[in-house]
Amino acid sequence: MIDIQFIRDNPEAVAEKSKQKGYIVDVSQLLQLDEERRNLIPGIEALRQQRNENAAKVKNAGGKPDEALIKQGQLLKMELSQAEEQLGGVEEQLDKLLRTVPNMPLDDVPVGATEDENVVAKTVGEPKEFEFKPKHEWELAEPKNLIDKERAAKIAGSRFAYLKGDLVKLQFAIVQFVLQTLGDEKVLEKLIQENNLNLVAKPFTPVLPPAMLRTEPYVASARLNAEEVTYRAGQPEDDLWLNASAEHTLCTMYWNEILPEDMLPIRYIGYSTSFRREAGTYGKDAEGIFRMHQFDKLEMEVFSTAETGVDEHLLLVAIQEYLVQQLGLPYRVIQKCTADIGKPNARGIDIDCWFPGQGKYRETHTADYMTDYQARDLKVRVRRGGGEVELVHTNDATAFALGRTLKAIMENYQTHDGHIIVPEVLRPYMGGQSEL
RNA sequence: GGAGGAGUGGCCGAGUGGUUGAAGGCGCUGCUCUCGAAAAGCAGUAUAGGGGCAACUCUAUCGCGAGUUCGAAUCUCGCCUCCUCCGCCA
Repeated sequence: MIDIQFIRDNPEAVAEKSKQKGYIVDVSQLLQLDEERRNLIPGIEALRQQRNENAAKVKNAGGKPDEALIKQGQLLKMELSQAEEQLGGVEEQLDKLLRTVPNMPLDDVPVGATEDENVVAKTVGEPKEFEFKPKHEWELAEPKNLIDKERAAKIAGSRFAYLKGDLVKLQFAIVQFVLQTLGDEKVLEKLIQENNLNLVAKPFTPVLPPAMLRTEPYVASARLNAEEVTYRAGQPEDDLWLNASAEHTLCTMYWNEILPEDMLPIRYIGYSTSFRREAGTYGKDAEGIFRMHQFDKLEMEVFSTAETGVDEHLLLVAIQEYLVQQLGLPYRVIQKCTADIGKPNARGIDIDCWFPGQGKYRETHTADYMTDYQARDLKVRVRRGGGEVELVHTNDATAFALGRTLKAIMENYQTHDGHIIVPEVLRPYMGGQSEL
């Protein structure tokens, strides 16, 4: 949620920047409701004060009840409940409207109306020239019996798969490699220095989070999207959703808490199976394992102070690039435009890896910087040294979405006779195995 | 799933209808004392919202929500969480 004070101070900018992100916000109605609310509050508080004083008088009147005072109290109670009902209505409308306001994009976010206006910030590595027609991952998997979508469809429907054999070992090798890398202060220090960031090299703590969460924290995280993305878990009365990313159970971890400043930055590397409805994507990426209802993902999440929020974001992008480079995958870095960064984001970066089967760069990573937008509703705060309480800044970023990463490795490392070379850095985690 | 018990400030803990936003203790901060420290003493020490240039002031919050009452931490109902016992279970 955005700061109402910011809207009061910058009504035009809020309308304009919301529009840039594709959100039409009725700022004047919002401010009018805000004013109504603030006009109603003093009256209610005065009534409450009278009620409290009246009750005190009844008590001090001694043993026998004073009928006049009790009558007065009953009257005040009625007046108060009417006024509170009115305020409640206004606050409900205001809250609803306030939630339609997206986070404001940072100044360097390109303005654009669709994802076509995203900007390629840089391209790293050259797509490998194959002396044969490179295959898709499903073609490579078939003879080796690494992916079984047909039986998965029989059991769970479309967009599910059984991953098997060496592919599974490869996935867990990636997991080990990432945990090792993000736990290594030397790697972080190097990336911090190379990018001139003003940060400490505190390593990431691995986390296995719950894969489900309740409605209330999910809504507060600004990530619940019941129409297109989020699966309900169990029956409605269970009030549980399947997380669509470990980010959703990580960013909500400190819901309603005030953290001591020395805890920050908190850097987590979470591993979780993620579930997505993929509504409205019928037929899109129907083949292979690129777009699934269920996939495993390593996700970075950082809680920081406001001052270091941007640098933490830049560090996460640097880590993403480092990880992709270590796997030897050609990629490009996309600076997402205002239309594509998402409602709670102030800035968003995608990394697209090269997929030889399609001959295209496709999205494998994303990095989101939410400033205090997400923390405001989640009420995740930090008590600074001087005692002031402030909202934290939140950042999340993909380390590896395993399905897409496996696909990228398979396609980029394929040989003419249909084998797959294991990237050098992963071999130690596969008992030295060099080929699938 | 069944039966019972409990949830109070950073922590422990008192409090079953009336200056209790909350005793007492611990912790923390400042001051006094000291060459310094400890000890001791004094003072302060929640969050959110409204008003005020400010000092300050008002309102709300005792797991969450609703209700009863002139008045609720305290009574009633629903929910959540934790603990104990039984059952089931990786």
